Amino acid sequence: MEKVTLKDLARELGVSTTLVSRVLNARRREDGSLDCDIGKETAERVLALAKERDYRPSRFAMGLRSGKRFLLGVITPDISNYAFSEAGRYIEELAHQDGYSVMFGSSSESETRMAELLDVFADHGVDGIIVTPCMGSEDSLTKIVAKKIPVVLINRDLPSLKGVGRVFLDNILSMKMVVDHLYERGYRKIEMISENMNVLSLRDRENSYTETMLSYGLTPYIYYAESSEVDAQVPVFVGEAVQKGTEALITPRIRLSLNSIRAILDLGMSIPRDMAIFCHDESPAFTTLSPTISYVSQRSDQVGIQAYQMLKRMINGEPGGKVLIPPHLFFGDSTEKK
Amino acid sequence: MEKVTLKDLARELGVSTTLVSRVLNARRREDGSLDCDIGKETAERVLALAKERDYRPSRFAMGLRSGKRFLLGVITPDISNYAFSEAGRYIEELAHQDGYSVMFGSSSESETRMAELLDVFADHGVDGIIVTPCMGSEDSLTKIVAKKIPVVLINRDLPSLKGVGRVFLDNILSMKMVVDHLYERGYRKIEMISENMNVLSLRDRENSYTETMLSYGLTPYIYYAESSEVDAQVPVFVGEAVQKGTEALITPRIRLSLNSIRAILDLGMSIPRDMAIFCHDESPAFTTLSPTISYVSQRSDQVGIQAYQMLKRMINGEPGGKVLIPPHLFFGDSTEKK
DNA sequence: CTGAAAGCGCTTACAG
DNA sequence: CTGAAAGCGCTTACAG
Repeated sequence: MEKVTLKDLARELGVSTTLVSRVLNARRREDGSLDCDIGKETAERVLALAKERDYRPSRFAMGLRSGKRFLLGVITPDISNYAFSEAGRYIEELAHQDGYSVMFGSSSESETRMAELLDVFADHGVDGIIVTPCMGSEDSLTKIVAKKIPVVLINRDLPSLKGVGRVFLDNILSMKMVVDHLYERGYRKIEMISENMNVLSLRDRENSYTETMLSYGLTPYIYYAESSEVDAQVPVFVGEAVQKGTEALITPRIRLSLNSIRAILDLGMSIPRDMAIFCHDESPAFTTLSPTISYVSQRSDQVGIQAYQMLKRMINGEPGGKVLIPPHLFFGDSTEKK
Repeated sequence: MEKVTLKDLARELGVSTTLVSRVLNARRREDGSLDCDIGKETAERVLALAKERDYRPSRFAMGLRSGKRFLLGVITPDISNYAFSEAGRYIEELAHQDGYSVMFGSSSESETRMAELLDVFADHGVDGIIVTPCMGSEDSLTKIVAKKIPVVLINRDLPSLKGVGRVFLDNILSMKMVVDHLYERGYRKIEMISENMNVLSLRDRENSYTETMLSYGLTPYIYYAESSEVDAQVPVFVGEAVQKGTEALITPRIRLSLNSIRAILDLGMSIPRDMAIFCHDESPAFTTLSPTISYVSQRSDQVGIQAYQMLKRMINGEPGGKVLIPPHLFFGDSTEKK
């Protein structure tokens, strides 16, 4: 089963490759006729043979000649992380409908890796890139923007970057809503367990927590784990919080959340009676196991959809913009009324 | 910042594009010298300028001319499913190290979608494909194999397919181990909640459950939910099982597992006192929340790694084989001794 | 309404 | 040790 080329079709039909190419690239008009100046009968013969031979144009040749690649790149810190893979799934879904294929890459929060992936994607001639940036990736992203490849940032911002689109959850609002909720339920001693990671979305969540606490006249307190030591340090912090009589914990990232819940239960304490907890970012099991856990949804579906649509607009020459997705909270057992 | 081409470099150096291409494609020998017949000095000048100009060869032109695409395709039912995205992550990681990029697609268990994705990936000239097949995708996969594109099946088998590689968890052994474990812990009335889905891995798990039960002289019983009605039917089955005095449930897929756990808790019953449960496939929260849930790991990391290595061998002309990954079980609270 | 020809950016016999 | 030329499979002015 040899690969069929344009030339094969042309030869077999006794016409030029030009003609075949034009027929195959013609769009159907509303009335069903072809939008090109080729004789109707000839055109039909071309179409019929292409179908019969299962002709599939080479994307390489197309891309090389016309610059149209029909290829998108998506880079996240880790595709096996639910929030990222869910966004990826929506992006892939929409892209496929428009005839785009999508290449995925995981940066593992490494700027070196990020730079490599961006280079490789650019080499492949992607028409656009959707990326969750990591620390220090300003330069490599600037290089991509300079190559006129449209870029949409998701999940986290890199404020100094110019000429890119942005789609984020509204992290300031989400954390305010969390504190509001805990306050309404009667909690006052509310602490946060965060981590030392220079990522703006995390900073936003911390700052919003602090400001909302202050607005209620409460005292904010944040524990900072080293990113490499999260598993070991979180239980220690939870222990300290218990000692201090803390009533509720807020955890602004999924890994901190899972560790904190485990630590509370390992201490033989009950959620929420001994310690309430509100998690930022969701896990599929939060609504399934017992107790159910209150969380802020990442709304990855919306992030994916909006990012794709923005990228598509940018590919069509429109400028990028900024979209803030309104947060959705799930209120579970873990923050029941005190 | 215009894209730099081979021709640009050649012109600037006053040499032919042939020469530049040869230098750039030469491998370093152990002693550090270049494996080509170009004058050392000239070669160094080429290398230096390529670096200075940040020359990046066009993958399109390379692929078109030489047939080397450095592109892999991965298709799973749903990249946002943890087991699939984790395997994907390992594949991408290894592929990246070898200079391959990887395109992802979700079939959503639809054979139409699968066929489209396979066609598009083939159009893009992927060097190989790793795929979790869905029902009825024999024909479209056969087409790919006929095009001499290496294919590795993961997670599920399509036994009639010839000439492909295979990497699966040993589903027969895993389910035997589950029943063994429950038996040792004193459980006798053990039922399974499965679903009507024509997927061989699921059939294997069901059959292995049945046979192992019979080998102990116990009576197997399997509830079958319609795939489209899982969320609604599982709670009904759980209710029936409780009525019948069933002691332990086995759930052979993650969605059945989460639904079953939820249903047991919603009935106000306690795990494992009122009902034990052993789940096939893992969720990150199974070891975190309380009670911890016994599960069979999908070992997606191993699946991804082995599949990639097999694909690579096949790309190098070796035949595909079959790898069965030995199962790992986690024993949690949910199957504590009766 | 149709076709000859150039060209996208590379690689690869072939020749010297 | 180096280069002129063909060609991968398409698209696109240009000409008729």
